[in-house]
Amino acid sequence: MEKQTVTIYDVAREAGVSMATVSRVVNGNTNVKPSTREKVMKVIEALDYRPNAVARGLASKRTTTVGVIIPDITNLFFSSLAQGIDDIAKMYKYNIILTNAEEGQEENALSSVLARQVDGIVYMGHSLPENIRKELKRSRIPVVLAAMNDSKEEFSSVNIDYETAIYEVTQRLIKSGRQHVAFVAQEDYLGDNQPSRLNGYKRAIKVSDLPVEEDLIFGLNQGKYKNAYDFAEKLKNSRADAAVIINDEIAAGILNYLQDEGVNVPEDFSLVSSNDSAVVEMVRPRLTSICPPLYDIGAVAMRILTKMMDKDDDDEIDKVVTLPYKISERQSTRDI
Amino acid sequence: MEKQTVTIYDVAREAGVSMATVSRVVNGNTNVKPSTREKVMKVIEALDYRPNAVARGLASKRTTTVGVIIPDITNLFFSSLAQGIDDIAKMYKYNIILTNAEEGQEENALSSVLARQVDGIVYMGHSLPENIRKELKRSRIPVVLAAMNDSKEEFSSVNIDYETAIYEVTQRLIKSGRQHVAFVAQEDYLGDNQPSRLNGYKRAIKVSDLPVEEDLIFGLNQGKYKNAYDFAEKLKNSRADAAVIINDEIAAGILNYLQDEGVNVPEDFSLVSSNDSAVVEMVRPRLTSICPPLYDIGAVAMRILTKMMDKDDDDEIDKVVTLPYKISERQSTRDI
DNA sequence: CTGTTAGCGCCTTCAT
DNA sequence: ATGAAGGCGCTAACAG
Repeated sequence: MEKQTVTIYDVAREAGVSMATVSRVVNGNTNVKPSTREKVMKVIEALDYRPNAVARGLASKRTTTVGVIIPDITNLFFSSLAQGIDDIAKMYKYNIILTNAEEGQEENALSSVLARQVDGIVYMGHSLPENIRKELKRSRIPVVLAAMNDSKEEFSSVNIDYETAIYEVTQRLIKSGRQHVAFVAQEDYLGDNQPSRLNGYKRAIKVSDLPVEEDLIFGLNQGKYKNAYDFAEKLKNSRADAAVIINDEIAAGILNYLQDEGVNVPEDFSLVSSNDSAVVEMVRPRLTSICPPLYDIGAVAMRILTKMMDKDDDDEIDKVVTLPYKISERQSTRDI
Repeated sequence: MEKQTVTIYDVAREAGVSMATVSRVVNGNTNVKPSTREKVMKVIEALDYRPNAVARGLASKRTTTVGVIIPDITNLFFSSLAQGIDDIAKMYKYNIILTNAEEGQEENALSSVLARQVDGIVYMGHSLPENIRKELKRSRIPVVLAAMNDSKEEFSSVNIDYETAIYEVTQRLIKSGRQHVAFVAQEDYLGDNQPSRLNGYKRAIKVSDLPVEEDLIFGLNQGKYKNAYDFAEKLKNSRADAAVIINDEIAAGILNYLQDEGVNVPEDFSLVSSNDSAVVEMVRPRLTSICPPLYDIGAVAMRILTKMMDKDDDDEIDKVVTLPYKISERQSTRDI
């Protein structure tokens, strides 16, 4: 079962140079006479030599690999981020070890990634549990959070201003005449870890001199369409006449349920979603949505990480970046 | 910037044993006296020692890492497969290096994964270009194809019987009275690499004594919703009164375009999609679809790979497995 | 510009 | 049941 056979040593021998020289040409070190460089290149070609990244990683203490933790790869929100991450990683010649970390599995995912001696980590999640925060710090490698805030500001992160975005759409819903705007999110967004969205919602309610109705704040344990469709009955039976929803699949599920039950959207009920994934265009009426630049968030996160991995001092690096967002008004709202 | 500090050597010294012994307990080797095992464990705990997977990989020639090539991580079809792969990989303690390989980037993706000395590869794609096939063989490591056929049967693969599935839905469409069933797929499925779906379509047409109309076979260069929505005008202007579509997002785009243009589905036009992702339930009318067990395909693929990586002889291993599929009749077809 | 020499952290015979 | 010793393939000073 021997796989890789030709090593740097074989190339050296065949080319009549030392392995150091081969190493130099492979790594693009300039201190090599053009003629010998060429000679070595030829041998590399002939032998079809491919450097062993594992050995290289051990010797150099750099694996040019970054770990990416993703809560759900089948969620368009996260996979869009991942695509941005991946593209930039490629651009800078980093490989990605991507692990799907389901709820509660984050720590395992993280430590197995850390064991692989990754040079940095991009962490995505609904929240940042204390144990993860600790592991992340302990690792002493660069970390950037994508599409999540770090309330303690210990880590770099890239986001849109979720609080303001939610504030804004909630406000607009109220101004359009809605009296009972509900807030629907996965449970994680209701806790202390990622308070920004909920805060934005509450602030908008308060500023309009409306009461924050706690029974109009709903937490789902999953972000899946069917789950949301089943949940929607509760929303229908509540006083709500509008909802701000944190996840497109949930929004789609709610929208379809309401309509299947004879509720007119947007006449009787307004819906605003948050991610502007393809889903918002697929349903009818199309969903009004906040539009975070998902791909860019991932891309910028990775870009920052590359900077951190290159330099030793993180000082001149933007630690916390906030990207602009838009709001697309579509047919699930009226006059907002 | 030193990160990992405590090595197996530190543990050995601290525990008063040799590093060989520490290695044994870390690797679960049975030949260790329980008392010393415990002593070592304690030190490991105390020092918070974590084995360096890179060093381990170099020394043992096994990285317990598998490379996964995915054409588009934001495509629900592939990300569902990936989830199955990832779950099983975790179960068998393998890590995954996942690389998004856009059209034409497959070879780079593959070779960077290979350089990482992965123990095996799961390859997903729309097709299997010759250069990739060559690279894959050259690597001499276990490979399994997920959700794609290998016409030359050189590699293991797990699939449903796409040809029969497409044959069946096409047949049913015809029996329901449709005279001009179109076939819509990404271009890759129109070539020689993955002929099964198109073959199933053509066979069904022929067996019904209908002519295969080449201008009713459409190839898109992308599988995205908007792309499909824009394309759909062509379909509408053709003779087609039904379509078998290879990708749910494309199907959704076509469905919405047709309806936005006043075509009644399913009265005037029938649509069948192929992947049964969440999308088919989100649109109205819901899409009739072939239901391949995507998660399972990924899971089985990974399971086979683990077997291949464990044994040296692949002989007793199922090389080509075909999983059963279903067909869900929903509202985009009538009486099929 | 090029070669020599140490390791990187761990696994793995081979002895004991 | 345990220890000693030799690499795995490559990088990184350090000489020259």
